[in-house]
Amino acid sequence: MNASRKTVEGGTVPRRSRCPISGALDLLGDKWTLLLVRDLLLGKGTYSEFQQSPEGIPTNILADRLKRLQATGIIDREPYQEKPVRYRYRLTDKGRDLLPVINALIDWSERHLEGVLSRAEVEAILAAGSSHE
Amino acid sequence: MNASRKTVEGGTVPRRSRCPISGALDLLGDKWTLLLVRDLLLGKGTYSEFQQSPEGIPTNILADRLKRLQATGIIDREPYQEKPVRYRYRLTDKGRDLLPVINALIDWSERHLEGVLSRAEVEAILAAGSSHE
DNA sequence: CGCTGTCACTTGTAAATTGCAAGTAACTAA
DNA sequence: TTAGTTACTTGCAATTTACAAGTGACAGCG
Repeated sequence: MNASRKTVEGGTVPRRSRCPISGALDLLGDKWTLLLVRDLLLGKGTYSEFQQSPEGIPTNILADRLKRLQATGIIDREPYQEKPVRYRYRLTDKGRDLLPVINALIDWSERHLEGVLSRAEVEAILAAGSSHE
Repeated sequence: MNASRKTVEGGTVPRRSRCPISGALDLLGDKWTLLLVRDLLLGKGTYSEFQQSPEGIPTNILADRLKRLQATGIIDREPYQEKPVRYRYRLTDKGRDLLPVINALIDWSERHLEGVLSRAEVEAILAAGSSHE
């Protein structure tokens, strides 16, 4: 990991084209980012809560994605405790507006993939994961 | 590159969990797959047509994604010419049902990203299908 | 016939990213 | 004092990506 660009200002990720789909995928197009958005939509917010989700995100990927999501304005964070300072991450309006994308993915999966859980079951599992179990 | 061994039968990609979002991302969660779905929705179908899209997909990635999309039943192909046999790829019902996902991504991008083209402009560029911007 | 060009790929390789394990800093509770 | 928790960082092997080049089958031209 190199030292450049650790600050969280410039939400400037290189865009492959001016196509809106391409632009969205430049920010969201990997297997973990939208899973974090899911967790946030379902009420998770801390680093360890994200870690406890059933997919088991590696911690370095988690740290990287949280930085990228902040850099692109999809999430922000607030300290929920001092000494030591700990942050709670939360969706911005921009992030919350991804709900229709998430819903479209759920609809598609329920129609076309076998063995996926219903919305209610997912919420139950994630809720169980976020209270300490 | 190792032995890919990807015949087009068993659409069994390893799933990280039974969550529908996770399941969808196991199939679609990268920066190229949904771009191919976009191209197919807009009428493209051959290998070289996909190559000409403005994002410039590497050819080995393109070949790999076409195989994976077939393996998971999102696209199929039919020969459009013999001698030499050439295939046209097309969306299955499963693939066509990704339209709401694509539309949700476009809506989000138009609302939250700067400098993205309108749907009409995208269609024009993809139809022309020539230069890399 | 030989030459050029196109289409649909495959192969080689360097660079980047991922996944896994382990380590660290700053506390809190026992 | 020791153990545990939280939120990370670091190191490194393995996988994936990007880029360039090459291949096989043909079609068209002179």
